[in-house]
Amino acid sequence: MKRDLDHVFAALADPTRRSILTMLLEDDMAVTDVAEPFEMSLAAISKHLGVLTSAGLISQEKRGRVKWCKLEPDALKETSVWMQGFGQFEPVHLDAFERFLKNELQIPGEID
Amino acid sequence: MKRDLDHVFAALADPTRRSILTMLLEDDMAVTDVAEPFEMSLAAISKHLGVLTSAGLISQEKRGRVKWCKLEPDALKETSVWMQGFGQFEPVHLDAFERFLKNELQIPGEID
DNA sequence: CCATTATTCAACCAATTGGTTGATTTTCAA
DNA sequence: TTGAAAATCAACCAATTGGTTGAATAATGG
Repeated sequence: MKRDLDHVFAALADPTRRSILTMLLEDDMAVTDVAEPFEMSLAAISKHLGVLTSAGLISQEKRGRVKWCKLEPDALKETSVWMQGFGQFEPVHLDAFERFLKNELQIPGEID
Repeated sequence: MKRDLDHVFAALADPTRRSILTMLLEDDMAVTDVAEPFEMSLAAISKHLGVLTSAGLISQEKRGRVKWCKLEPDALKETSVWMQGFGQFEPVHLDAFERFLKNELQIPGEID
């Protein structure tokens, strides 16, 4: 369904949300810890996590009073299929991804 | 530069714009012809094409009084690299893409 | 029990988005 | 040369977005 692509792409269009995904690539995190490197309020991060969740890019599970955020990489699969159709891109390895992260995304806090 | 990803993803988040990209996969088109299957005004489509252009996803070249729109698939490459880092997706063939198009994107007009 | 921590909710705000209509500009063709 | 076609511009509008603050809820630990 088209809606999914709408939501996934819209979720990915924000640099804060992409940074969050990058952080979650390392490990699952609690909401407060996700928020820590950013300069905005906890409520703002909570909203961002809501957007990522409803796009299916992450899942959130509450254990005790802590809500854990977990990356759901499968949500990107359909999206990836869509995009690859336009370029017949050669498959990319994690190497290329990590180079990309180094160059183009800096660790949160400083958003440019 | 992070800005590029912002713009590319934001451009892709709209179903009208994704339909336009799909149409341009077939062949280059004039603005009027791009607009024809949609129910919205020409001016609206012109704006969408502007968004796609400034995201680098298409280019526009004016010949005479006709402005031709051309897909620029390389703009998706960087984006594809970013996404693949999250899933180590196996490479996808055009087959899969065409199946996907059949199932998930209908030809413009009916955006439902 | 009570203060504290984790998170969300609610109301609000400014900026952006996706659309409209009507006027303009540029180019073609009869 | 003049009228129609191709496309954009400009002003406007409603809805959405990304942020804020302050209050509310829920679970923890001393």
